[in-house]
Amino acid sequence: MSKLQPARGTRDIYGVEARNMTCVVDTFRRVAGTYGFEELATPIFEFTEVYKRPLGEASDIVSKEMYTFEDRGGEELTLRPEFTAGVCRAFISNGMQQNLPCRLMSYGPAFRYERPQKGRYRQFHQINAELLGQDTPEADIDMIAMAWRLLRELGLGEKVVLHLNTLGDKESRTAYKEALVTYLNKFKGDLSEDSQRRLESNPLRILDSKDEGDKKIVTDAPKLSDHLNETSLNFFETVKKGLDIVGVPYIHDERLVRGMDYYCHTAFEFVTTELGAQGTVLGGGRYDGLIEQLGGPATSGVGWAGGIERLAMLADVGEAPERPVVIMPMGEAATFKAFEIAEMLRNKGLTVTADRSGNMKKRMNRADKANAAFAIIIGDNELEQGTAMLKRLDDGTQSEIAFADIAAAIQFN
RNA sequence: GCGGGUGUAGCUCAGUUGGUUAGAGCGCCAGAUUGUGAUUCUGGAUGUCGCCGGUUCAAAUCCGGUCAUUCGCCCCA
Repeated sequence: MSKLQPARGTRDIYGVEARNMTCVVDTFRRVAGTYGFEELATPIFEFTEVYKRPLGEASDIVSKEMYTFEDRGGEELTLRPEFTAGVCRAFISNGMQQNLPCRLMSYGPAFRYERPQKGRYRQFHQINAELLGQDTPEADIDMIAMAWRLLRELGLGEKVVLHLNTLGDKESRTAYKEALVTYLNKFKGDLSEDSQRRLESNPLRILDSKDEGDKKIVTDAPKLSDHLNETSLNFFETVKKGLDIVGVPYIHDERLVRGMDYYCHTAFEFVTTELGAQGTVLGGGRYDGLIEQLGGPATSGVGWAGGIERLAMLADVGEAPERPVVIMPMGEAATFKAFEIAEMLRNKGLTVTADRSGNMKKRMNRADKANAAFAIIIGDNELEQGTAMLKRLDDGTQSEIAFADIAAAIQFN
């Protein structure tokens, strides 16, 4: 291995992987576009406060995973660990509440200081969609329907399962938290170390614990669904009804909670079993208090983020690049003629490259490797007669064609 | 942050109880064919055996550390 390695948890993306990832983004932009979403590109770093406040001081992301630094001007900055907070900040900064509801799509890199694993990197890439200013469950349905459409278009309809839950509104969640902590405190000594810590910081997370002992205790724990007030219940019922009508299959997963503090009501994750420990491929939910918390006008929001690497690994749908036409000028005069012809062919939308070095054998060899469909050979003979040799590489046939007729003679089968 | 696996050519991997000049396939380069590829034939180069140190007459091989990667925990997309 070379000494020039990329930093831990980062990597170079090229070839099929790059194509697959681009395809995920393209599909996302197209699908989100059909739901009326418009692009928003926020900065890759923000004042640390933007992430610290909404995510919660106790969250793993803030407490140990952010890339935070002081710049030369002494500002406390953080590389974005996720999209939602930055999008909400942009919403406030630009006065977007003037025009609700606001449908915003973003994509790009995000950064978390985590232990790298397959499908988990320190620099990773997300697609992100947020719908702001619509507090009714219909918005949640739209968002999930959009995610489902995207996943199906990526060919993942069979590989992914929607886990759906509700966290209830604030009143329900507070009541439930109280009941849960009271129950769990009875078993405090038997809980895993992690869960004992969570009892203080984020008790809902204990429901999600993979520790066998915890699982047993959790089995008889009070259920969130028994503590939902009528508003929360109706909200959730409407979401489920909507999903049924749109045709999105789901399972109600009572143990599904979210890592970020700002979520309420709907929480969901599309999960796969094909990526080892990194099962979640796309996840999100509702976050009605977030914008207000950031200092903006009270505005509700629903959103989700998808992991581009994870989606790309599952989907493997990147299109092969267009087959090029390769021009091979065999002398100085022909070299300049080749520019002319190349531009002419590009005007017709063809992919054209020129190979100006090496003998013909080498050039043919390279053309073959580039999966070229045609080679255009221009030498002194041809130049004199105003023609080029057009060779179809799939079957080896070739013929002399007048310069003006080349574009018409190139037919892909 | 914790625990396990792995690290040999550009890629995928062999390499015996430590033993002399470290191998294969693919790919790459050259020639057979000076203006014609993908097939075939012939020839060639693959290299700090991840890195640093230790044990030993002798280390790709054993030991320690370190870096990277991978799997699990944790967390999440």
